[in-house]
Amino acid sequence: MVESETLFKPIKVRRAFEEISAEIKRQIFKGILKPGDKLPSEVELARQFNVARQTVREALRILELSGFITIQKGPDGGPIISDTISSSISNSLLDAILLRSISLDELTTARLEIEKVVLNYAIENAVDEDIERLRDNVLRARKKVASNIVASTENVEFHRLLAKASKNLVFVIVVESIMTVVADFLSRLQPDLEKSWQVVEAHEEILEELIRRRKEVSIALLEKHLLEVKSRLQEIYDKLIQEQD
Amino acid sequence: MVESETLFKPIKVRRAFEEISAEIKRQIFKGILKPGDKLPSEVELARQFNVARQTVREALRILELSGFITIQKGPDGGPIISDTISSSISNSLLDAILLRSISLDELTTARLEIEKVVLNYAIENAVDEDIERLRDNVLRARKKVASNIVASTENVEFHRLLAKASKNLVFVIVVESIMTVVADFLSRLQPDLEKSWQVVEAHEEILEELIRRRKEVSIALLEKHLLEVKSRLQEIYDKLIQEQD
DNA sequence: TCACATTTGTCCGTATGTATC
DNA sequence: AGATACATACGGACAAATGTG
Repeated sequence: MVESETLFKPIKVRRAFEEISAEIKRQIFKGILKPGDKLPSEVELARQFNVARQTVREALRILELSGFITIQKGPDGGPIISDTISSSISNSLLDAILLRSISLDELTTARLEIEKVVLNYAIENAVDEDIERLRDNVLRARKKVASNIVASTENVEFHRLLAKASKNLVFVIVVESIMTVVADFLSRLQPDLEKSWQVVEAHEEILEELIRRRKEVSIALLEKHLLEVKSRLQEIYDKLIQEQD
Repeated sequence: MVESETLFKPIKVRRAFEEISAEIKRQIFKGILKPGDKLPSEVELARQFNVARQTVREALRILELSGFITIQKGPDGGPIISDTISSSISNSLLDAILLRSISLDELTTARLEIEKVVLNYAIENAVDEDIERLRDNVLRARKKVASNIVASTENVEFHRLLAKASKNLVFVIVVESIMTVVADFLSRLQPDLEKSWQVVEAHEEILEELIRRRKEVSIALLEKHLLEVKSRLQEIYDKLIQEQD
């Protein structure tokens, strides 16, 4: 009789490569393996885990796709710990949208609601450094647009900075993931200087009210801004769908 | 993935298994492969793509982790198209939360705020089936507690069902990930029948007001309930920390 | 109940490509 | 430019799981 805490055994026996990727993930969670650290080569890992190289490879494939490691070829290469995990979430989110299991409306609605909450916390918790970064962001954006360059990067960054100012990492992760998908959509759009200008102005207004710690006004401005972005994204989406058919 | 016309070729040459998984994904996006469809076996795929079986396996590993396929062994088994993409996103999000060593306070705060939003949408969008499921959930929970069994599973499930009733898959994904971490914390707790009873009663009250579509009252009840859970989790957490030292 | 066929899971050995020194 | 160390890919083999007759 094998000891088990539960009544039933797991239906699916875990495969060797699952155990291995789980074990390496554990080491990363524990902090024993940190970003930048090098993992042993495939052959060495196979020796240590006492499995074949292919088994290790499949484990590494999982970790790579999950964003835990990147892989470099050549001497002194091999698997390297790297936390680009949020971009892997965004890729899945994008897949889900292309599959139409998530509608663009669901995504933008969730974004609107979550960012409203986030702004609320940002107004309460933002420290001088956060405000400085936000100020710097809108300044750079304004400069760009003044030189007839669309400020896409800066305008996306604004929302990431807002999330950071909330001092809640869960919000940061969620906003980060959603914003990457939004940015992907926006990048498929013709650069529109006038729109970019409107966005910068909206951001400036929101920031202004955030600094004055006026929650209601600030959130109302954010809501108005995001609803505009939402309808604009919907246009792009409709075009994309038409192209596909 | 939609092709984008860029100036430069990608630095990294795509590996064979990436091409294969991308090709299969394309077929799924196009709708040629639909959920429930069976893919050829590994050997057959290897023959068709003219690659080794190991290469096919790594491609399948990617598709499996991304939630595009599930794999069954035995005769008439093999890779099957299945749209479990949202649960794979939850898992990634869960990884991200675990990775960043997020404080319990951040987690429970985010949970509180997001669930408030979710409940708001649930009240607006819940259909009879959702309400039926929620009713069934609290009934089962009540029965369990009445027989002196703590209803942990049911009590976690309640919040998942709420998220589903919001009719927004993004909310479902976020709540799912957060609840997994919360459930893990709760599982380390001594079974407390009285507390479990209080939780069931709180859920019943919330559901009652949801059915009456009374937003303010319902959300206020939810907030009160989640704040209690929050302080309870904090107690456990503090104890755990003390034990470790 | 048992044997069988099918398919995944795992292993070993080898060859090739590639980046670094 | 050549040697080195690593990932990538190939081919063949057996074990383990699973549904069927």
